[in-house]
Amino acid sequence: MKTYLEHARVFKALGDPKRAMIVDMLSCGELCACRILERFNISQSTLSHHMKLLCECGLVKERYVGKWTYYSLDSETIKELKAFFHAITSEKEACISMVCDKGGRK
Amino acid sequence: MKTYLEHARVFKALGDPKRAMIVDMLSCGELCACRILERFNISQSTLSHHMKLLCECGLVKERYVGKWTYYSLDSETIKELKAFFHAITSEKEACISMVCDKGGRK
DNA sequence: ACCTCACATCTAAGTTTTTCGATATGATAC
DNA sequence: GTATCATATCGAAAAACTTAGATGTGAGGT
Repeated sequence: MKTYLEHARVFKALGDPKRAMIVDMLSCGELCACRILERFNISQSTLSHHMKLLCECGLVKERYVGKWTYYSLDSETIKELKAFFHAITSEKEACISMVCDKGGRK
Repeated sequence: MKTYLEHARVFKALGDPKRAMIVDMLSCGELCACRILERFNISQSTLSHHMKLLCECGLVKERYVGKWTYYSLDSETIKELKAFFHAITSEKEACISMVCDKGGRK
């Protein structure tokens, strides 16, 4: 079971529109950095940095073939994030009702 | 249909572990700021700032009752974010296969 | 009216993120 | 080996984020 911090890191990675778009692109299948770079108005070093972030949070996997680095989505992390998001946003039964000013003020 | 930017904003809001925890707390039902503040080691102004972010991205709704501000999750935004996340992470059929070095180098 | 409570806003410091250009690395081509 | 290509890393500047203390605001209590 991952911590809030670990899951939040994935959310943070998706919090950049360009990275969200990269994830979208990768959902079509594995891509090398060069193909991703073609679609964006960013420098190569910036893309490399974004890819590093996406990999470090577990959302993306990398694979080295010759000169190229191929990136693809990590379905396990995606599944976990979906589960986490569902867990923190769906109504829970076991919760204590926490009414403000409970107990009154004397 | 919302833009990448708008959805990314929600992800960014969830990218802070404390805000993710606040969302988790709110999934148990509406809470006033005072009750949320009790659970965290942060100043009142900091919490107020986080709540503003959560409201601005649409994830949380606010309601004013007397001295108190009550916060609750906005299920519509949650639904939309789930749909967006699913859309950008599930395999698509209509994608063009983009193989690196396509066309060769002569 | 005056005080207090709950919360928002302002200001400012410290930290992190984003981005690029320059440089490094490692693989393939010649 | 040398050149080139794809990508990573370094270094630095600018922008954005996080946080707390001080102050403002508006509702209620006395």
